[in-house]
Amino acid sequence: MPLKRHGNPSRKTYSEVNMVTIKQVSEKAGVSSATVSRVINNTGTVKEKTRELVMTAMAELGYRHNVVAASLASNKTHTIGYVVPELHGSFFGAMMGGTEQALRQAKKHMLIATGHSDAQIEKEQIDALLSRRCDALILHVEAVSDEYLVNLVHQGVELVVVNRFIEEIGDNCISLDNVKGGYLASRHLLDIGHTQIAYIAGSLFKADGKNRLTGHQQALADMGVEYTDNLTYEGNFQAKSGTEGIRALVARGAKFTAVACANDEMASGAMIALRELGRRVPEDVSVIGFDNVDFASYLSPGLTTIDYPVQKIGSMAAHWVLERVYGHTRHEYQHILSPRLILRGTTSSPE
Amino acid sequence: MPLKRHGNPSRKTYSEVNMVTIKQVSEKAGVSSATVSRVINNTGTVKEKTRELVMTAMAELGYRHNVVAASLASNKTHTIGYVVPELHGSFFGAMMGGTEQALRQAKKHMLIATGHSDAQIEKEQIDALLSRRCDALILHVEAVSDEYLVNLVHQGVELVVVNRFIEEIGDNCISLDNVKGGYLASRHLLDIGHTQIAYIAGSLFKADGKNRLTGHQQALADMGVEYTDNLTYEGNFQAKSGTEGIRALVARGAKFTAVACANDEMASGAMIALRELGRRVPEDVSVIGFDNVDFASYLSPGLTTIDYPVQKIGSMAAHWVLERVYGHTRHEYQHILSPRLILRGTTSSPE
DNA sequence: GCTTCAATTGTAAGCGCTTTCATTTTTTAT
DNA sequence: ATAAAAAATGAAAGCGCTTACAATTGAAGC
Repeated sequence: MPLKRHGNPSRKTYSEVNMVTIKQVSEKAGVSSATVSRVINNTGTVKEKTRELVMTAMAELGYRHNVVAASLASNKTHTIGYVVPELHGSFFGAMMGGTEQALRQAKKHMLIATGHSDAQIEKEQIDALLSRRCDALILHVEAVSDEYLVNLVHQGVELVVVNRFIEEIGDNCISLDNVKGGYLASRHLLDIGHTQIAYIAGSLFKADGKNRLTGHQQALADMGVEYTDNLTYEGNFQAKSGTEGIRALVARGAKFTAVACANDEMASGAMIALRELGRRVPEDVSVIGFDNVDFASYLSPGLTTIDYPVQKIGSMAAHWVLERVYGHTRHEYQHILSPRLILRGTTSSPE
Repeated sequence: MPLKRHGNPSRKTYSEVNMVTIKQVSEKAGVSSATVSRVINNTGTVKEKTRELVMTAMAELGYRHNVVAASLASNKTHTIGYVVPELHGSFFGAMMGGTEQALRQAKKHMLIATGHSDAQIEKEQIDALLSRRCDALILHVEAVSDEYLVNLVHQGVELVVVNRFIEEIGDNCISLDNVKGGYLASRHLLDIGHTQIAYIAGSLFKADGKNRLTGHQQALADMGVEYTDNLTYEGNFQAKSGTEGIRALVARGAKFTAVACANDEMASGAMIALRELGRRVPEDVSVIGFDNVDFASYLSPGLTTIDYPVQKIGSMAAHWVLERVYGHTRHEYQHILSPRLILRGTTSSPE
């Protein structure tokens, strides 16, 4: 006697009802279930006549492929796990958008999870995605150690790390040259005549925060301007910390005619503080951001910033996966992208 | 002879290696696989001693639960499918963030897909998510018909529609009172003395675009100001269309001292155009947006707008699912939320 | 017509887990 | 101590699909 399962007599949900199986289709079409599977997946060979028979049967029965069962049997889920620090804000969405667009065409799906820049949570999320047997992971993680990621790769986990470069698994990384970006920003300020340049850094425990600062320092060094901690404030990539940064800098008596910020949010915050203090942008103080998020151009004046080809990086991560994991050929990607300067209205030569 | 499967001798990926099964764990622990399943899922009863035995065995073997197999057997995937129009921008990410936060605590995951406001694509995505046997869907869809969604619900698909209200399945909808929001915005302008109010609408084929305009019209009517198409421009919710809107309005000779926009992006775009034309905000023209996205406060002056409790709506969608589909109790949600006015610096009384 | 080989289809063994039902063990009550 | 009830465990039948291999059919060559 067959077991009765999944019973919930009170409310029939979709999954409890209407579960037409491949078996039923095969019977209706008068073929074996293997053949039905073949037409569904377009594998093997099947005569045109048979295919039509099967298609008709599927349509008449309202068959819906059960991807879960298929995944178990084939050991492929066609699902990519994606860990991002947060979902809100303009940045991660744009990046995921780039990935999604590329994956959608290949009929892959994205299972997303947030890591909240917390090593513990990041690990749990990676674990969960692995348990769900994602074919590959795209990791935008900030707190977990390099070693941990290297280990994962050595265990055979197919993953690509974005916005972070780890030498040992460089092939699995796709990142922006943040040092160069930091350099470009400050170099621009120096080039137009500034020498007193404040710097509002991102969280320095994050690789990008650190690297952008390094770039800033290199630019100063290149131009023979001495770097001083007194002109640097460590923010946390949030707008508010930009505001606080300016206030703190001013409070400690720092003198500057320009301020470089590690991202656009903080630059916005800085601009707000500057205005509060009666300093005009860019006449009194020049401001430069980083990322070129969508709203950078909405500010007034438009924010001069460093372009982070975020969508491109997102799509490259997808291409990496498509090529490496699914064997799709001719997908192009590079491992380190270059930032570039976007001139708008918040920078000008000092008076 | 057992079949050999899943073979790819050249490169062993994670899923091909290290596949410890429940069976192996059960043997190592000297219990049946049913018992191992019980400790994993914390179901049924198992003696503390046995539990420890199993736990140890799992740890020693490095067991990882195979959620795909579990899903097939239990007919539950613990996955929620989420269709959003787009991934980029500040709006959808914030909403998904609200959902994710609530779902993460319940150990559910989100499979995301984008519909691009295209009925065909939206349907395909819904289909794909159903094939992946999501336990529930959260649909932020704009192009698909009400009827289609009603049908889905009648078929037993567990779904919640966000940002859209459909009478017949009102219980499955969580939305903002957009009419009220539109009303609030224009009413504010009227209250502070404006009577010549231009309106830059969102796409009118979308419910929210239409409803916000309706609210605007109601406010005018309430205050005895006649509505005229000449003062209305249909944009598409993108910043650029705000810019174009102002230009078009001015080009057609419309006279206005204030402009209400159907979202913050278009308001930003409008402000840019206004400045280009030498009109000061708010001295010459007041501007009000809608949504209160994160960057609204970064603009200068800060954008007066209507708050869309986006994160809250996101989390309510999650609560709906948790309660309805997973039987978690005491989850609170309401079906129609109220917008409210956020006063910042872009509106003032006409001179 | 008879081989030979390729194209097509079927058979059935899993994939790794959950869950019903039966069985065994333990506890409680008498 | 013993019966009855409760707790713990095990056996095994699926979940719906894929796929290796075998079997069949069809076409081509002689």
